[in-house]
Amino acid sequence: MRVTLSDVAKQAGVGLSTASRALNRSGYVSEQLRKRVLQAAIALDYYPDMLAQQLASDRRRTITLFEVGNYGNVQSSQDLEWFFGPLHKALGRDIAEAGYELNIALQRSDEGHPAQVLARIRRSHGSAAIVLFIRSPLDARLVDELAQIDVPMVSINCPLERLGIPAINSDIRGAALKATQHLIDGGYSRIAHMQGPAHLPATELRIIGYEEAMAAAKMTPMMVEGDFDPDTGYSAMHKLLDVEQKPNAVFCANDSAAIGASRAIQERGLSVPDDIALVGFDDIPVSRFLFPSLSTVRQPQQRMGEATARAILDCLAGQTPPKELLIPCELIVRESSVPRPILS
Amino acid sequence: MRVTLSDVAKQAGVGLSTASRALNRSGYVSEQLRKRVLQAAIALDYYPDMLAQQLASDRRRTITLFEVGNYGNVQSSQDLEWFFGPLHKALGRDIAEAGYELNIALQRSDEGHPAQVLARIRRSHGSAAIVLFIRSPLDARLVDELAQIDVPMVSINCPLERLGIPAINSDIRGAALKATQHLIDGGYSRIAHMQGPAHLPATELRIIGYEEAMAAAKMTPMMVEGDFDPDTGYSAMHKLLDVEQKPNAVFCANDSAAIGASRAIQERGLSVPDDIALVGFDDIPVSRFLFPSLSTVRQPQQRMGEATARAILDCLAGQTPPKELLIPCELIVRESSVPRPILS
DNA sequence: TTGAAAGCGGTACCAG
DNA sequence: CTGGTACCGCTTTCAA
Repeated sequence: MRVTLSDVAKQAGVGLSTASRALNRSGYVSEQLRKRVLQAAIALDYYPDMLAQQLASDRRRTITLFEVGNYGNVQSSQDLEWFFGPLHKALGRDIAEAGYELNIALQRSDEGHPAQVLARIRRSHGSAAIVLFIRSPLDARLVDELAQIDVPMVSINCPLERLGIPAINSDIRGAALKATQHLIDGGYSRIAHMQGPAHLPATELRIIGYEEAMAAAKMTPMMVEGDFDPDTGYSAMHKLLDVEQKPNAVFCANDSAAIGASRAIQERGLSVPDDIALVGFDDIPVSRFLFPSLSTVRQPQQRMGEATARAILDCLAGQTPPKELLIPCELIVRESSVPRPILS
Repeated sequence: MRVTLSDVAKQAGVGLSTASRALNRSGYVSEQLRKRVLQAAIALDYYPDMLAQQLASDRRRTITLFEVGNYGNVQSSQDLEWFFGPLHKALGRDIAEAGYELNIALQRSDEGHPAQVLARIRRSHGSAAIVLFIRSPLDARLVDELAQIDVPMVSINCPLERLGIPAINSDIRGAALKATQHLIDGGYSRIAHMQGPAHLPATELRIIGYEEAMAAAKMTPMMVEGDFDPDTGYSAMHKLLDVEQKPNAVFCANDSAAIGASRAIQERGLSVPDDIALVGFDDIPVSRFLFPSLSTVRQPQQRMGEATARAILDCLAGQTPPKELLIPCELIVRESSVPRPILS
């Protein structure tokens, strides 16, 4: 059977509430009794029931990270875990230091509506605060639900500022601009952009950055629709190669797509970067080891996690965190976007 | 304020227990009252508190998937989410159909001891059953804790059979054998194996399969230690290229490592597969699009998820699932392991 | 300081 | 069929 607190209390020969206080280091308990209780707890291998604890205390001790996206989708999730890892780690660590627990609520965008899940979280006792990481289109229903929520929220990389939710954003637009500019500086004359999945903020921001750079250079934008996976990158690149004025450089929505694109290019007997330069996005672990190695943009996951933790803890402490934090991404130039010297 | 069941009952003008029954479709409630209760619930935007529900019912309704591994590690997690996705999906779906909820407990092997986390899960009200997916060395402490657990357990790809825990395994050994045999059949004379991380069952099984195939062909095994990430694959390959009798084919522990290896080979001015053939493991999404595309082994994640769900539900129904299920992997032959015809 | 008792939000048994 | 009531395991007043 389950060992309960009252078992411990009985064993230690003290009252229930004393046992509770002793274990929680709250309120007054004499050293003597505390020791007895602690020993009893160990002897009985007692472990508190978090459910009961939370239900009784109403002291929400967990912070929910609400992630929606096509988590688990073979097509495009390759970089997902990779992206989340450092963020989870940093966020979880900082939050734990403040005495909270990180609860990760994954929500696949293809099963059920995010708003429903949020509704559930909203009512559940568990959440002191919610971190939103929504990688799907924001519809009215979702926004509606968000407005109902009364615990502090912080959003990561999704445009929720208008709801007054503090935002932690990586500067995707700026990174897209930098990446495109890098291609422009490299002397490429026809630079295309292979877009990410439609209707995603992450996609839009890349497009905007790309367009800004192109406009500033008075160059004509050229785009294909795409996705975050290599399959789509492959076919999108083939489309790009079929047009009359082939691009000689492509800024891809992410590394996976770029890898697909690279294959398409080489299948046509063309070379990266001699015929077509490539820049990806994300710096997934293999990118550095491709041949040619892939130029890309590295997002500051760890700093984002830390910033998120700070913002959430600020909220919880009753302070107002900055409305928006824009954390720069790093452009990583590798072989795929640097013209090779002509060997004589 | 929180809307509770008693608010709903009051609003509907019925007793608390009636309201509970109406909402749960359990026990007898007249259609009339049920409608009233349902309407009241909707009107008040009532949502049940899962904590209280579980605490009161003691009817464990969630199945915990306990995963330990270096989840979140930038170095080697690329394939992790990709691997888990389909498994989660299949498992979650089948379990949901039976009225359970899947609770995913991620446990990084580098933070805290798995046994501690298990101890917590053990006592928590939430778990009707536990699925173990342990990708770290099994030490005494962990085995000890496992033995204490009294809810049904099923293990995925970890050697826990001796504890009497039903196992769902993908046939890694068999796949390694097939992969090596494929290289042997291809006429490669010096076939090496680049190992996975030390002390992991997954690593051992690959080694065993490799050795079996080599022994059957009376060839001399040749191994380097490695890991699951491209960095290590890269340096391990360089080591392999430094020995006198260079291999002309390498079976790598996974695709990421193979990609690192491929880079090392090409940096030496050698070609894949003409000078050295490569076979990976996992079939991560980009593998098909590499140049040359990577031969690899695809694990049956979806079937594993389904089999796991079946086993767990069997346990829960009081039946005894098979002690061990071995699900075959699929060898996928691509360019990296097929000698190209000499063009004349 | 300590412990008895009143919940937290539900579920389930039992008498009506 | 229905509603009162005793818990689930723990926290938290509030007397003692």
